[in-house]
Amino acid sequence: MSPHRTRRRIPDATVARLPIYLQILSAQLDGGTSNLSSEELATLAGVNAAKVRKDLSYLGSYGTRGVGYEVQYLVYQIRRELGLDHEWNVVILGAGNLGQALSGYGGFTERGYPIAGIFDIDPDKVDTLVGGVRVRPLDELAQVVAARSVSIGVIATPPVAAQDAADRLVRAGVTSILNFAPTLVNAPLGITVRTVDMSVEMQILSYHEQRRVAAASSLRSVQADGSRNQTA
Amino acid sequence: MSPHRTRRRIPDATVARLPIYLQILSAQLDGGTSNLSSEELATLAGVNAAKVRKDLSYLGSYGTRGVGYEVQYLVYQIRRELGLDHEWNVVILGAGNLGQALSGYGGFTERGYPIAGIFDIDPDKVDTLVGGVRVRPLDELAQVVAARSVSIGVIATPPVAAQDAADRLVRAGVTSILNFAPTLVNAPLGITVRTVDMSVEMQILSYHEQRRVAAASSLRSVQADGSRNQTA
DNA sequence: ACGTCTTTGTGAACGCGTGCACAACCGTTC
DNA sequence: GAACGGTTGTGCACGCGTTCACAAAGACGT
Ligand SMILES: NC(=O)c1ccc[n+]([C@@H]2O[C@H](COP(=O)([O-])OP(=O)(O)OC[C@H]3O[C@@H](n4cnc5c(N)ncnc54)[C@H](O)[C@@H]3O)[C@@H](O)[C@H]2O)c1
Ligand SMILES: NC(=O)c1ccc[n+]([C@@H]2O[C@H](COP(=O)([O-])OP(=O)(O)OC[C@H]3O[C@@H](n4cnc5c(N)ncnc54)[C@H](O)[C@@H]3O)[C@@H](O)[C@H]2O)c1
Repeated sequence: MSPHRTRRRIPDATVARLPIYLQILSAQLDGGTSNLSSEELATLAGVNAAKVRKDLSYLGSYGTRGVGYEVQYLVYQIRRELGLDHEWNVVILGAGNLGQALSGYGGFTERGYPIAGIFDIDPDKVDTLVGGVRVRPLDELAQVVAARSVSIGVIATPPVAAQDAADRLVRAGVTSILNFAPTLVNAPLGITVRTVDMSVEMQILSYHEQRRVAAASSLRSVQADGSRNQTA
Repeated sequence: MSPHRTRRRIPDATVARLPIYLQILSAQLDGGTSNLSSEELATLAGVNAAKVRKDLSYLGSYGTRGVGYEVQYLVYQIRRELGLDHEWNVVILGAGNLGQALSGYGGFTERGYPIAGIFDIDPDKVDTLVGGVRVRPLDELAQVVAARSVSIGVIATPPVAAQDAADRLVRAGVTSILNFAPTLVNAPLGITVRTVDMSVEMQILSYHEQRRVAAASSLRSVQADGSRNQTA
């Protein structure tokens, strides 16, 4: 019926690791490595080899038994699966400390997420230049989103304005939101929201730190949780 | 034997949610709410009520049946559990875009993580002021860490320098590291490392975005994964 | 052509996290 | 003081993610 066969669902945990594999594989490719075993990739990614194989198996059978995986082909497959076969334009709301850092950061464009625009509600900020880009007023948001087919929006406003920012993004037509404000933002059904709260990360660290002191006598080490952190 | 009874281990998933509860409860306290049920807290945090109760039960039985939880007392208990009953000095390595944004961000000091110093390897950056703080040379790192009992270090250097930065932090005596460079950093046993890679977040978003387009006909919504993100 | 060596792909067991459901319990009212 | 509405704390079942372990399969040498 559909031109593409409906792809099977990839577990969230795997999706979260694919970018890490991709980054390692890209680096290996640049370094001239053309082939890699699950064992080697696992070591580089700091995970279990069986996990690597299972993760990659969700993409299909792209390895060769006795040999390993062809790096270039794997990179292509992961990129395709993550939707990186084309660029995703991004808008940023809030041109403060963080918004400016994000805007001036080359890593996003490099990885296929060019900044289509940065917006601020403050008239004093509007029309100033940050990282070579002009800060735009909010009333240009819908227009930019439509003109450049933006589907990802980043919230870098103060916490109190985060919900307002999210509402504006949704109204403008954005369907995925990356929220850096330490607040829960609500969005209608069908909109994906991810919140990255740096203070939460700090608090998780200090929990372990505090625990380490409390249990100074027991030598048992704290184990790492799922999302790419180690205590080793 | 020990003055404090050894506290039972709290699941990682719960530890990751405690800061969120704390933030909500603090806001409620400021707003004059003195009591809150698990149902209300669950709604505010966007999670299941049973999960809230189970999470809080790891701290002890601090609720009252038929009534709910006393906000002030709960705030105190969560803060204690997260090690927030005293301040944690933090050092930042790398005074670039991100390092400066972090340094100028009041939210960390507010939450009990004052910036004890920001360091850079570039002589041109050293001695400049960012957010009112002087950028220090790396050879002052060990001294600052010792003098101000710093146990948390933040890596905001380019990816290639991240491992070097981690090594310096460890040598200086830091035992917890928050790494913003998109690279795996290795640390000796006993050191906790958390990596926050913003590009990974973007890629997770675009995966869902790409998937949404592919499966335009099926109305099934993508479900959220564990770490505080919604698709609702 | 065949055997050996290496590595994949996956079935199966296990463990952790989530959510339901309910008994235990508190406060309040009559 | 007894009955009642409300909320906690938790036993239990379920599902997802991780890891082990091994058969299947390609590559290579003889
Ligand atoms: N700066 C950091 O390093 C850092 C670290 C962690 C988290 N955060 C979070 O990121 C967010 C931004 O932090 P910051 O330091 O850049 O704050 P900031 O105050 O420097 O900048 C916020 C900007 O958002 C603009 N703004 C306010 N309301 C807006 C709206 N409705 N729409 C669009 N723009 C609006 C303001 O004019 C301001 O320019 C905050 O929620 C903060 O908690 C920042
Ligand atoms: N800027 C962002 O918004 C952003 C977003 C996501 C991720 N990141 C990541 O954060 C890191 C920093 O990004 P940035 O944009 O601030 O980079 P940047 O190039 O602006 O700053 C890096 C700073 O680190 C310093 N440095 C280099 N080697 C060092 C060392 N060994 N010890 C101490 N300092 C050293 C450099 O002199 C420079 O000042 C990078 O790894 C980047 O990938 C940044």
